[in-house]
Amino acid sequence: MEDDSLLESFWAVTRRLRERTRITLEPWHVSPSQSRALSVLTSDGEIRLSVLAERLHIAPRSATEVVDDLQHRGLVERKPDPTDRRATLVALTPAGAATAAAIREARASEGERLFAGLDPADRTELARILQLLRDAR
Amino acid sequence: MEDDSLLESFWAVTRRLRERTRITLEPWHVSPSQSRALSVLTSDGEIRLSVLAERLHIAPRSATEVVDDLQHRGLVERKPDPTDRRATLVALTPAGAATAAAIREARASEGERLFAGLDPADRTELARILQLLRDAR
DNA sequence: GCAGTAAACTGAGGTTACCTCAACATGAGG
DNA sequence: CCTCATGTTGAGGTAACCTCAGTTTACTGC
Repeated sequence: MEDDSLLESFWAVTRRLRERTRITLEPWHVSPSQSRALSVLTSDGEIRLSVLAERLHIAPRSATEVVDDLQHRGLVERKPDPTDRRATLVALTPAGAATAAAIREARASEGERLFAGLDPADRTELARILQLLRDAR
Repeated sequence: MEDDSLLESFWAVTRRLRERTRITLEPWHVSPSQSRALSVLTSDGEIRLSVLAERLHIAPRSATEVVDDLQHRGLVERKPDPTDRRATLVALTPAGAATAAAIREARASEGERLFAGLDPADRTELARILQLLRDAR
């Protein structure tokens, strides 16, 4: 029953975090998937649509839609892959890069706010334990 | 940047937990919402559809659908509210109660498995810190 | 004791974010 | 150069939500 409440507590905190994320992303009118796409493109640069799909854990066909939307709003652009004319590369536009940076910053300070209630020792503890859970087989 | 990785670690663990939940619920062919409905009905007993909607944080119209589905599968039943003939009460059937109990048990042991990698001291620490985050203003 | 307003549920139909399947263009190996 | 595989997308589907309006029933003030 201790584990049970651990599970419940975990979900409760997750719920709060998700709610905050929703609010954080609101000003940009960007869905969570789109936000993750921007973040993948920030770290990976120009990538194929199929690779983006893989990184987002969605079907290639669905990545097409995410990119359609972002492209329509000028945040990404499609370009032909010079090495394979079947493929299209997706890349951030300057506006997309700026948006991605802004979102990244907003999310960081959102995390900051939630975790600010913890003193440094607790934060370190939490980070250590989460790392264990994350890496557990 | 420590907070940043805290946030990321948190999401990573959440992802694992959600994946496990999905797998845990699979044998019953029950969606997360339906599972939550069963759990609310277990703890609250007979309640009005509108109350159920509130507890699930969905619109009353959507609760109708969740209940339709569960009823169709014999897990809940509708009965008239004797105190207000506009309202319908929703209650678990015996089969629904049994399913709810089975799911509850499966989820508990699912949590058990993930958190089993932690030693008791870490579990206590984690529970304490999550409690802080949960109650933070 | 009745008119007017409000509340509980549900039918109709919309939206979002996914999915699969098949078509089409291109690439790669025998 | 033929066959088979691969990358993207059109067409159409689904699950889980939503809003809006309609029906039935309850409450309130006169």
